[in-house]
Amino acid sequence: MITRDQIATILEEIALLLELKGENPFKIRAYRTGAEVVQTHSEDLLALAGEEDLKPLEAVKGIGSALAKKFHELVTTGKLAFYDDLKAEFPETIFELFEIQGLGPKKVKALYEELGIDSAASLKTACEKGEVAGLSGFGQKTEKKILEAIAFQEANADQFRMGHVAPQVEEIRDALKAHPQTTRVEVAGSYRRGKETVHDLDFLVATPKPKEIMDFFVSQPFVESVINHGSTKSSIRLEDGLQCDLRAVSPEEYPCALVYFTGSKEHNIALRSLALKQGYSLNEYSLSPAEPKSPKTKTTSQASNVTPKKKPPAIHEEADVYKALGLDYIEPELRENAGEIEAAANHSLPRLVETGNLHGTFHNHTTASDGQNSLREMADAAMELGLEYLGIADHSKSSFQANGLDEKRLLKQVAEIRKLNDEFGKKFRIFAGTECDILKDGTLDFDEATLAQLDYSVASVHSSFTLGEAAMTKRIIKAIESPYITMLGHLTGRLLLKREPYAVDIPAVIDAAAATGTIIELNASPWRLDMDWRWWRLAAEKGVRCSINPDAHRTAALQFLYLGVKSARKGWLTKNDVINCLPLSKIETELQRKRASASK
DNA sequence: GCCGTTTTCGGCCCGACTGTTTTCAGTCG
Repeated sequence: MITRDQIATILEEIALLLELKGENPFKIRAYRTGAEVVQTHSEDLLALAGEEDLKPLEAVKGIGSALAKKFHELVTTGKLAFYDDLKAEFPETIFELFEIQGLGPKKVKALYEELGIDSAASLKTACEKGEVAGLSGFGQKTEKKILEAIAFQEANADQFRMGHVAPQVEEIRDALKAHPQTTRVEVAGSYRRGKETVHDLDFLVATPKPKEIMDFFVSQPFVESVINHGSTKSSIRLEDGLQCDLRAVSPEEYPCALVYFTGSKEHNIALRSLALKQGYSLNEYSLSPAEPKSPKTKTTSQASNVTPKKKPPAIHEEADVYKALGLDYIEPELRENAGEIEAAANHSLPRLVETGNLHGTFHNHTTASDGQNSLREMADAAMELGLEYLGIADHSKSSFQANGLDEKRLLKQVAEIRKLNDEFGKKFRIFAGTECDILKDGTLDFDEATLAQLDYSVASVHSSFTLGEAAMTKRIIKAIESPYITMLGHLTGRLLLKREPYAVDIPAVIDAAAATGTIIELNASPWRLDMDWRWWRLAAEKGVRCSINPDAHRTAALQFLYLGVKSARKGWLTKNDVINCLPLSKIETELQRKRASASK
């Protein structure tokens, strides 16, 4: 049975191929709209498409008679002749060219028709030979930019975004857990540590029958190919190229193995040297008495510091490993050898924020701009997640591409929100806001009189990414100096594995946020996770508060909050650092704090 | 290809930026 996502992918590919053929851009847009609709429409479109009478399907906005017929063909036969014919006209690898930043349909078409370039590899070769610069419409700079974009892609080729592998992690973990011979299962490695991107997945199981688990693992339906198949260790590749390693250990070995395979490498090295100082040897299987050093190596000062061999305490859990070394339990997200071991030794580790601490969230979109669900649908979804409040922040008028709201439409939305809030009573609240564009010179897309009518506002950069660092920093700081800008959205504009962050002096922005009382967003979109976790300790030290925001453009995307929480934890944040851990009864005062103090 | 009609064809989202041009096409948000 074909899925919604598969149909959407087919429609997207049709759109790309039609662009290559120079088709009517509005026809192309219709296919893209169709892809959106099939993914997000609340009715069961696949069921409607299976019917003989397609009238109900055609009644759906964005679907006309042509698309309805194609859906019907896909659902009933699993194929689409129109798509197959179209695809047959071009090599499969042509899609790679669309992934390269700076290349759109026109340039891809020229490259394909003039030079026969049909893959990223052949494009790279042509650029290196200087052939591309000679094409009409291309030049030296374009050629250089293409090479840079290809290099960026190559550098990230084996990397995957945490948020995008999460469903696969769940599937694999569930499959392993369901096996009767596994007593414990966990995903380890950088995924468990909450890294924003990972290059593979490491699973660990405790089992008395490792061989049986290995045979089971390599024969699962999610396996695209088997890389290694041993008796305690196997590696497979998933369809999207992601490598997954599985290690099987005995239940006794499991706690030490989990520490070892969670890493980081630097954290493990520090742990092992700490163990050695205490007379233990720590490896991937056990914590054991350290063997006395041989006379040859005894001359080093470190070896002479080793205390006599002693019997380690019993280890049942991962926490016991840390306890045996005189440490508090260190959460996986903190294991980067960035001071966590010292903090664990003197009992000063932070109590990290948890998803369950969140009472609400800000920065979400609706159909008013480029979101796919209505105000009410977004509110209902937030309530289902157990949240008490939801901040709406649709795009402002300068974001034309996102159907940004002008003052009139914004105030109309505010009125709608107030009306819905009357209906919700005390149990739930929508906060009316905006994602206000920061224009090139740092001025805001709305004047303060307009912003003052909102409950809060997020300021974000969506244009002129190529300003130099000094100008960009000045621009952002100017924007957040407005008393009506409650929080700063996606600080660096990065798109993980796709677009580098723009140049900006992050410590200077953090200082300005501290000085002005501006909250900084941790944008929890799987593409962004921006501001990066590496900066949050500094921000928190300076007294800057964080808001974990999913930047949801559809109800399902509210779930991305958990990614933001993982990143916040990796940045050592506690619930006191995160404003959306405040209950509804207290959040409003917090939103008003900045403008209230400015008016004093 | 969809929509909405002044019911059967015309309109469909705008502007900045870049690099190529020598007045603008292509890409991006």
